[in-house]
Amino acid sequence: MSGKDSIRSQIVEAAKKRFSHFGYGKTTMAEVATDCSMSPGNLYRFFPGKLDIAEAIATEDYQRHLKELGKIAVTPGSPARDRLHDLLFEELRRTYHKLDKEPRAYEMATVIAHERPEYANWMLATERKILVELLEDGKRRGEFSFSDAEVTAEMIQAAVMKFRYPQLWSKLTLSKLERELEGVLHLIVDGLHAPRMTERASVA
Amino acid sequence: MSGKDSIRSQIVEAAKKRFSHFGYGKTTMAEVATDCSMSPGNLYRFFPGKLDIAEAIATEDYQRHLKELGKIAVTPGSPARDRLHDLLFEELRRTYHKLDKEPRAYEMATVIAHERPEYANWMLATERKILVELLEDGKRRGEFSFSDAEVTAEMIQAAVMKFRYPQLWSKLTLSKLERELEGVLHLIVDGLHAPRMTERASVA
DNA sequence: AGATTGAACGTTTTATTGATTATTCAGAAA
DNA sequence: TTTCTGAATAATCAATAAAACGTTCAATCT
Repeated sequence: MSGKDSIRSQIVEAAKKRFSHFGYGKTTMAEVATDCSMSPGNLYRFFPGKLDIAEAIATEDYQRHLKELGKIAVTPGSPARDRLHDLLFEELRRTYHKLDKEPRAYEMATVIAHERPEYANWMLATERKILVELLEDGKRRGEFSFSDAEVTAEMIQAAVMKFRYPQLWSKLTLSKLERELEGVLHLIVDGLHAPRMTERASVA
Repeated sequence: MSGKDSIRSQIVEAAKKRFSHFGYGKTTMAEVATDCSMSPGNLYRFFPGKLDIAEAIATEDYQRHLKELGKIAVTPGSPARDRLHDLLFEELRRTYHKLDKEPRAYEMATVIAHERPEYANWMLATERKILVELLEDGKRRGEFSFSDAEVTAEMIQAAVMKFRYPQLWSKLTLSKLERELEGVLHLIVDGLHAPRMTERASVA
């Protein structure tokens, strides 16, 4: 089956070049097929449709991102708070730069989000697993306190929604976004509540 | 000048009916003028353009909302936390119902947001003033602790962005959104940190 | 004078048409 | 048999022309 897989990735490579060069809409299945020295009809033995090729490209890229997030989440010796910080910043910066540097990425993100609403949910759920691990480790270390890690992770994701697709929501610069994320993170971790024990102790 | 003002509001009323009935795009200036028994050209003595009539309608509605928020923010005897809760829920519910019950409201919101990006910023800034008051009162009462109320208000607004135009971001039901907002509020107020003095004391 | 009109102007929307495109599938090639 | 092709199809897109629209302003009315 390695033959099939290699053809599949040949198609993905050809489509990636076309999509990032001319855009998703301006690329035809016939062109991708020609690049792979095959007929358009044959593409459908490897992908159900054009959109699925785009999804495969996005997913390939996303796997790299996930690996990075996973690495950050388990950095040994680092406080859970710092790891949460780095995780959220990695998320923000990756998306920002992706959309900033690759003008065609925006179109692809829009098309997939529009035609495959579940895809975004799948990404959220996947990242939530990493977040849950991180939260539970933080709890074990006595840094965090909450009752349900899954629910807490959902709430953190809701609170940082603005930083997930930064360019879709606002026209803020990266540094302004980073300042805001820093502030939201601070809120999330420390809360608005009156001073806590540790601080009180250090003041006294 | 009361004559001019009453004509102005006559125009707003006529446009409101048309916009909510047929939509902003399908309503012509000529129609609004006819409803007011005047010529199209005459509308421009009262409004710079069509979009400004839409803005006037939106602002009129928004003033009522602001008044409600202001009332909630200063409810006497109520803990600041509860008032913050009610404030954010009022915000969510108003927008949700507005877009849910008035199919044409979505179009108007979209058009204004697109052609007048500053308008959304103005609303945010206006509401932030109320939020700052509430936060500072909470600090005075010893409920909240933070260094800069303005910045903290900005951060809260960033964290609840998802609930500001609920239907634009997701297809969640109102009750699911409410549950999420409840969770985010809890995060914001209490944080992820280890148990605080008061809780520790009550446990001991 | 100031207030109002409505025809005129340039732009935007709509309708229509023709061309392109994604996808399918009967059959050819391997 | 399994793999692949490419013409056929139905859906989408692009181009165009016509109609409608927002806005302006010289002329008219009060």
